[in-house]
Amino acid sequence: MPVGTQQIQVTLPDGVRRHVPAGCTAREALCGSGGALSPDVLAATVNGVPMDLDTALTGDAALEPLTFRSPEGREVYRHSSAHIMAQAVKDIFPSAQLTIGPAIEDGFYYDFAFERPFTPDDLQQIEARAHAIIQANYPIKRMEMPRLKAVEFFKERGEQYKAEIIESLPDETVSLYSQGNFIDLCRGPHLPSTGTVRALKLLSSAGAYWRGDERNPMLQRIYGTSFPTQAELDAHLAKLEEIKRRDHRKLGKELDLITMQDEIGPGLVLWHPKGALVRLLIENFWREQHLKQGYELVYSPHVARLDLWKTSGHVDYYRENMFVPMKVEASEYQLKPMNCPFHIMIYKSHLRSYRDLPIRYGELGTVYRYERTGVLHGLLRVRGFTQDDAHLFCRPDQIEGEVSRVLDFTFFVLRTFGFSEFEVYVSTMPEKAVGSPENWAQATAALEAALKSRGVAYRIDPGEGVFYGPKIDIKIKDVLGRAWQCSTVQIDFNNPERFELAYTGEDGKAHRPIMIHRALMGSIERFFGILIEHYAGAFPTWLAPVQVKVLNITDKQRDYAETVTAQFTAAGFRAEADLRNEKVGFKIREAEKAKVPFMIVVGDRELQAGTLSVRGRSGANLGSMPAMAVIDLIRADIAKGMSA
RNA sequence: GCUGGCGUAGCUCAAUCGGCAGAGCAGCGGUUUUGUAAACCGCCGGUUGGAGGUUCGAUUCCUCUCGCCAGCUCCA
Repeated sequence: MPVGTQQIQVTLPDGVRRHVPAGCTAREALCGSGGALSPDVLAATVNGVPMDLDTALTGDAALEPLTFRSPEGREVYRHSSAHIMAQAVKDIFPSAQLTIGPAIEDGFYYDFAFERPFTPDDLQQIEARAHAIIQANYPIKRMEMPRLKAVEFFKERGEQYKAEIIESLPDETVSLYSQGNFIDLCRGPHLPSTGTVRALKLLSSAGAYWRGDERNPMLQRIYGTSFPTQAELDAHLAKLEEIKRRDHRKLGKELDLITMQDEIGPGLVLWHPKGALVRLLIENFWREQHLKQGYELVYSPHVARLDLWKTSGHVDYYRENMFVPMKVEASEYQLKPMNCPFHIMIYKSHLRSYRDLPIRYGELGTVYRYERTGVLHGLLRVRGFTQDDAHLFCRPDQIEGEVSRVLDFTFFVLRTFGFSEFEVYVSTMPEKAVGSPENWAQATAALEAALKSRGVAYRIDPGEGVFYGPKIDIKIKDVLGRAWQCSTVQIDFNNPERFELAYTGEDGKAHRPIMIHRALMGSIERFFGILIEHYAGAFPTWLAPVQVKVLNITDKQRDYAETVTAQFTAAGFRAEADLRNEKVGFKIREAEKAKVPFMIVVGDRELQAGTLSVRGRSGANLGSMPAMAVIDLIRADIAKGMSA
């Protein structure tokens, strides 16, 4: 150590403090005096900020190594992977211009300005080239450049987009990263070398607008992913296959639950008997629980005078999502995109006292929204759907209590359907909003207070509230860890104003109630689609359209099979007999494919003994037992499913 | 809405260079009476999404249109 070198102190995550010469790199500081740094370490946070391992430390710092196991480490890994892919693209297609290429959940993408879309063949070639770049193990080096010089630099290289990005940056100095012949503007940090990436695969290509704006030119995006081991990459690809296998559009058709047909129109769902039955079960449960929770259930028409929608503000704020109005006699009528105005009119049909509040109107209300064709997606995004809607009218001091009740109710319902993990967001005041900032702040505070009182962890989504009030959104996580937006609780300052809603207070004067919109499942269609994927079509017994299938082995047990089926039906189960002249293996195959939870095989042995042979879905042979034992077994399974 | 890809029997998919549109499953008829994921034989099944064009001839090439898929944008 040269005499006179200044020493700095680094603190490692385990609390160890180490003195190192100023100017030494994060890598050197991390591995200390002895040996090399573990190859798992991709980068490091310096005082909490992710940095390259080659970053020179200039002062005392808290250091933490970053590996692929941390979100920040994964981001670095995928970000460098994107650069590797970009280098491969530039090698093969020098005229492709670089734009941006971030890490995303589960992978990365890079957008290129290129004269034509990339084909699957291109992707193969690019991937091969990317593998070669990984093999070559180019060191990834950071350098800094004055901003204007960097603009010139990229212009000279024909990278117009990069030049544009740099021009819009606020800093006077920008950082560039290079690997081999490739150089890109980038904030970093990055891996130490291209060989650090072990397993990389390109997945797909698609168009994407420059800066995400549809008025801008279309770029060519390539998606890929990368992992530290081939095994992890394979596991990820297997998960993608699993997602395909569970696709509700495929299962919905295979299980004969729903279809959507050209002749009907895009985004419009036909519920076949089995799908309709599952829906009925969901709706029955919903109604029962709402009545228990003190809701009053209402019905409202599918169309109403356009004037109603003018009063509600939908014509002004929501027109692009509405079907065009239809002319009937002398006035125009509008297919309803929401249920709220109807519930408001029910509220308004009487004078209301403060003693009446809160009033809770619930409706499984079918609404129609005009969605642009490109956004339609199976059951998850449709044009006609049924909201499990409710509107609560309450006094301002009741907001927190009502929201708390709704939260408890929501989690109860979602858990009943097998979801146990949630992401909760509070969306605050957007730029375009009605209501005073004070009202917004107060209502937002009430939402947060309700969440806190329930011990629910949440994140703030700044500026993402609806124009009429702040909201809580709850996303459910399915069995594959995917998050789906379902439940929403929204405060509304706007409609009570617009419709001049009032209640008479203790003081005998008119007061304005607060309105809360809420949906637990969101839309039955979407929720059903999510359920199909969550359960891979194998609904829990309480929701299964057919719960029991009785299979005879030969015609000799035909009567017995019919008696047994009747017995199960009488016990309240959805039971069917398959008496076809087919081998039992074939009948089992069909019942398996239909995901029937319980199969009951009756042959001569059972006929003689007066028992039933029970087979569970997915192959479990549960043995022979008397009918009563089977009934108990299934009842227990139903009870378990509903309390899970 | 935009970019790209794709529409063939109820379903899943073939059809060379523009030359008689085919298979498996399903359905129907028959044989078989069967023990835990597919018995056997036969039959039926098509305006190749729709409209127009090029051509002696179009599933195939071109234009328009409808729909689906991926992504962008938007959202329950």
